[in-house]
Amino acid sequence: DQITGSVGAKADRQDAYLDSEAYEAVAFGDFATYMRHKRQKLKVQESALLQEERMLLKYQQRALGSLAVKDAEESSSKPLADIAEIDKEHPQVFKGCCIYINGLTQPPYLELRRLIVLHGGDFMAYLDTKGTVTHIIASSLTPKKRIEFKDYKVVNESWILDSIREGRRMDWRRYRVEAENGPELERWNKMKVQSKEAAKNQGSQWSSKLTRINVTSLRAHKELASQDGNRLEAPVTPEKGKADPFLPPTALADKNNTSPWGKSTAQKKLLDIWARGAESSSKVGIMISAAAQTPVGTTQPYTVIGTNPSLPVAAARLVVDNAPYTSHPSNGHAARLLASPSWRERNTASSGDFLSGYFEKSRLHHLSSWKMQMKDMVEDALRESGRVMGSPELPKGVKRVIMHIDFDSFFVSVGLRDRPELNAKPVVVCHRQGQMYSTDGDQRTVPVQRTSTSEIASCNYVARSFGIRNGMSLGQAHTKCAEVHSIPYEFDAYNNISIQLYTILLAHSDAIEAVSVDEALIDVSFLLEELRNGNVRQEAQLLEKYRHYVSSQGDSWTGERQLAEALRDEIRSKTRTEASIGIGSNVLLARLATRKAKPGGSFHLLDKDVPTFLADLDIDDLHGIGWSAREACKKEFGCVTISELLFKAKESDFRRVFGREKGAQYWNKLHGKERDKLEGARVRRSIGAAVNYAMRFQDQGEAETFVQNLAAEVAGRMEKAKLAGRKVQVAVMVRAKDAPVEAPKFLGHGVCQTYNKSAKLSSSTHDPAQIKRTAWSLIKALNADPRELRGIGISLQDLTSTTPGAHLPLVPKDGQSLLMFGSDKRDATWPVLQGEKLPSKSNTSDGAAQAPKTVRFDEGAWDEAETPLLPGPSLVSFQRRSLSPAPGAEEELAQLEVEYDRMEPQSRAPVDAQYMVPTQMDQDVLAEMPETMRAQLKAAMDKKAADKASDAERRRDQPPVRSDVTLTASQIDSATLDELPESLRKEILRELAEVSRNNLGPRPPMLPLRVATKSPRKKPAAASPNKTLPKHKLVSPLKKNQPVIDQVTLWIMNPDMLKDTDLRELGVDAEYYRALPAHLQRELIREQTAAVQKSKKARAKPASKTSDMTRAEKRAAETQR
DNA sequence: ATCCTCCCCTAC
DNA sequence: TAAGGTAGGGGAGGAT
Ligand SMILES: Nc1ccn([C@H]2C[C@H](O)[C@@H](COP(=O)(O)OP(=O)(O)OP(=O)(O)O)O2)c(=O)n1
Ligand SMILES: [Mg+2]
Repeated sequence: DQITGSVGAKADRQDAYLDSEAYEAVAFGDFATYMRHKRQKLKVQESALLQEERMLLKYQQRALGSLAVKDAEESSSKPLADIAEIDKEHPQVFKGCCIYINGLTQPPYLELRRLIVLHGGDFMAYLDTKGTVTHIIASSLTPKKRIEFKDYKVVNESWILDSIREGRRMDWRRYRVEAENGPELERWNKMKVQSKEAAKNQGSQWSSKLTRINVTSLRAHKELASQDGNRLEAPVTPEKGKADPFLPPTALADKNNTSPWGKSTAQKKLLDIWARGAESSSKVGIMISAAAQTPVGTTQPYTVIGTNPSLPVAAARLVVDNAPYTSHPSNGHAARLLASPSWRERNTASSGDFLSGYFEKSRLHHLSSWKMQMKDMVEDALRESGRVMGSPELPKGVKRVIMHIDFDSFFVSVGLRDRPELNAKPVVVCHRQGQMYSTDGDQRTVPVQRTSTSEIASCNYVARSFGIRNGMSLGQAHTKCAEVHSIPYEFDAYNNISIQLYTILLAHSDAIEAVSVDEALIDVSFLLEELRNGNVRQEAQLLEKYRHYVSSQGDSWTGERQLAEALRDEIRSKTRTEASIGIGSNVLLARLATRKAKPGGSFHLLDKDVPTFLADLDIDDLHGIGWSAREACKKEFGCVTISELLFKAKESDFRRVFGREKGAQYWNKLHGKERDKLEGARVRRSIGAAVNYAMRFQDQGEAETFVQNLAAEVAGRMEKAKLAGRKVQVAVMVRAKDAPVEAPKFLGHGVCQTYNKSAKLSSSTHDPAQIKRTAWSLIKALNADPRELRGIGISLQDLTSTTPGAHLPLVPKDGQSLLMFGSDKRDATWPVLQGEKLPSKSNTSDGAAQAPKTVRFDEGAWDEAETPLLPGPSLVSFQRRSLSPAPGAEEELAQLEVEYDRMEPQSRAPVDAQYMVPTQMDQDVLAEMPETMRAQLKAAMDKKAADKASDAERRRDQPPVRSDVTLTASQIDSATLDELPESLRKEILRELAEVSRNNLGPRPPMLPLRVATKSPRKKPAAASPNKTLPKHKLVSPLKKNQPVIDQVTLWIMNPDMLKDTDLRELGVDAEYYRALPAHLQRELIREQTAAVQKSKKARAKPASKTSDMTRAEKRAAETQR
């Protein structure tokens, strides 16, 4: 019973480890379900690796029985101990079982899977045909499934739970799931199936015993209904009784809809019940989570960045989380290697020259930089030859023809050019090569590949026939085909071939859009027109040999096919690599055609064939629609194929689910409609670098060094691109509390929380030191344990070109070109249906009903639409620049003061509402709070969350924005700041520092506002330095979405950040200051702000940090890849 | 209604 | 052993 209890609790906890989601789950009902799916995705992705880890342990156990460990630094007994530990903790009752889970179960899928693997079983994510699977877990079976599973041992979840509890594998027949006799839902009470006879008889008893219901059975019910032709039978009335197992009526599969409920009503009810289940689960989950969080083996004090950098840290020796049911086992292989200090220092991000080696070998890094490179190449080539970027407008009568060119299994094809002997074999490209074998305990050779977590970048079509896919781990591929060949990367070759491809395409297209290293889009509308009209260009030569070819249907090839095949020939002869070409009237159709063309062909998807072609496709076959959208469709519409979606959903449904614009875009895509023009010139908006791999820092110093190196990397890239940036953003991945210390993927990041923080500098920079200081201060502010960091990225935005003469911002804030003034950029790139009204300002405010910016596509002619022009500086920024000193600023301040003073002190910082008031400042304080305090807040939040109206209430409880005056560094627009009189400006900055320092107090979000009645005008530089307490306070209304940056901290981190005016106000001579070394600059800053600090300290009450859980944790978005 | 910021999602 | 990077589109929700 205890075990069962633990299992249930743990299962719930999995849904709750992102605490904000536990809250959201209550407040937003089915949103919780959505989030659960989202997280499921990441876990599913990790699951294969988890199994590999298990396998790896097995192999090593055997291998170590006869072989000595080579690395002297490793303890040879440790691995065995680890394994023994696992086995002791978790009796291997499922050894030899290969288990597949069908449908919804209780405990849920994830938990069952974990239990199976933990107890020695093999878990199958799919039901293969080779008979590998020995058992299927299901709570109930649809008639269809019953037939499909007739040759398997189908048992209910109790078989797992009981076997674990008893420490032996139970006889499966006692847990058999009889078809249509429904699930034995025994986990609510601990009653067992009394006997086979009883189970059999229940089939005829169900109608009189329909006395209870639960989420699981309802869910199964719903799925069944939706499978069976969009009908939903009436579920039984929920009741609390627990006498008999719930048995779904056999009538479920029946033909007539006798439901008293309409479909949507029924589904809503189901969702309600489901959400209620989620609510109670969440609560339990949080409690369990809090109790189980102590990482086993982490005996060292918690070292936090920003507090005590000098604390010694023991080698990470976490192998298994001992707490029952709280964690996947760590990757023992990685853990052992990491236990060696020298190994860690050589092979992880702690290594001094890690970055260069890493990026050199990272395929994804290359992929990204090649993409940029090809876009640059296209842009340069077109400019040099005087051509315009983007698709041209077409005169009436000329039809748009887009071609999509894509190398077949690119990396493999390149690698096979000089390995013809492998042509007909399953081949993959990945770092792990296959020639190495290790010997197991019985002296048999075991391919190392089998347990490799090395990712497959590309696999050929032979490999694909086994189910191998790009992005899989080699170990996973190996289970699908043991004969798979692995060949190494040839990064230079990929780049060279790509350049050749683009060279060819540039010469034979009206317009070209670089998609990736192996993929491009070309517009050939005019080219084909000219060829047809005999206006020969050089292409004619290529085409000549195809003119008389005949297609397999016996028709002459169309001009499109001729050109495509000509291009393919040209590409093949220049690159010795096979590319396929898809042709269509827009980008989407061209891409779809490519899929059909592959491998080694071309295909023209004609408009008239589109509906048929699309009907059977899965929605995520459409470019731009991925896992998340597919899951949403599953949940919202109960189907994922295009024809079904078109039948079950309306455009308004899509807009409701995906948002106004995306919904419309997706809806168009379902009809095969998309942009039919290639992109014009575009300007880069961000530049950065990130590492989310092999990050295993021992202490803060290593982390800081890494950030320094990464900043230098970013600065180097900016230098190359001749760019400077004003906004620095960091993205930090921190191991999730319940994730294993070592992820299933070797040195991978595992399940993480990601944090994004950004800061705006006073001016653009590409200085590595300044980038580093800013980034590091942002990272430090997270107060994360450096040992838990799993990834760091730095990127810069608000870019300007550093090319002489180009001093204006590259990208205006709104992305709108000055040259486009007067035109509506929203419509510029989209064909507009003739006669259809454009979205107008008088549209209803109803989001779902409102016309999206994406206009609907329809048959017929398009209106001529404008191609967007090059973005330039926005009108807005010009206006802002021309303003000096901002008129009305002082009045505004005065008004603020009045409003603030009118407020009662309590309402300035309502203590009761502390947990609910979402302020930026509070978020950051939260991050700094000790875990215990956070847990208390969490509990408080949960209580509040139970209130249905909590969302609205949260806003009501919050003081009006105007009164909630908080200073943050980033909320004051620096351009505006620049326009103010200097003394005022100084005071703003001083106030910023003050607030940030004092923001631990109960009142700190508020500041007394006292605006000088006689605000100083702009003063000459000789103005006497003001070293006394500021007399004037200037604040701006809180911008809630902006993080609080401690201005003084930022200054101290970035001494170059201070402008001359800042220095003057601090009473420091600018020239003198600039000449100082950084540490003296910092000292000076501290000194000059000390007086202020001191006098205000009395006000600070560190004990009562206020915070807002919801927003803080929302930001800490849990992600996974 | 539109803009702005902080994210999530997607693709290779 | 392995090398899970990166840029852009757009939604949510507050500010203007
Ligand atoms: N998860 C992935 C996907 C792709 N790539 C790299 C290797 C691929 O060869 C190249 C091109 O990607 P494609 O999606 O075009 O896939 P392929 O070219 O390998 O196969 P095909 O285009 O025939 O489907 O990008 C990668 O490293 N990792
Ligand atoms: Mg390809």
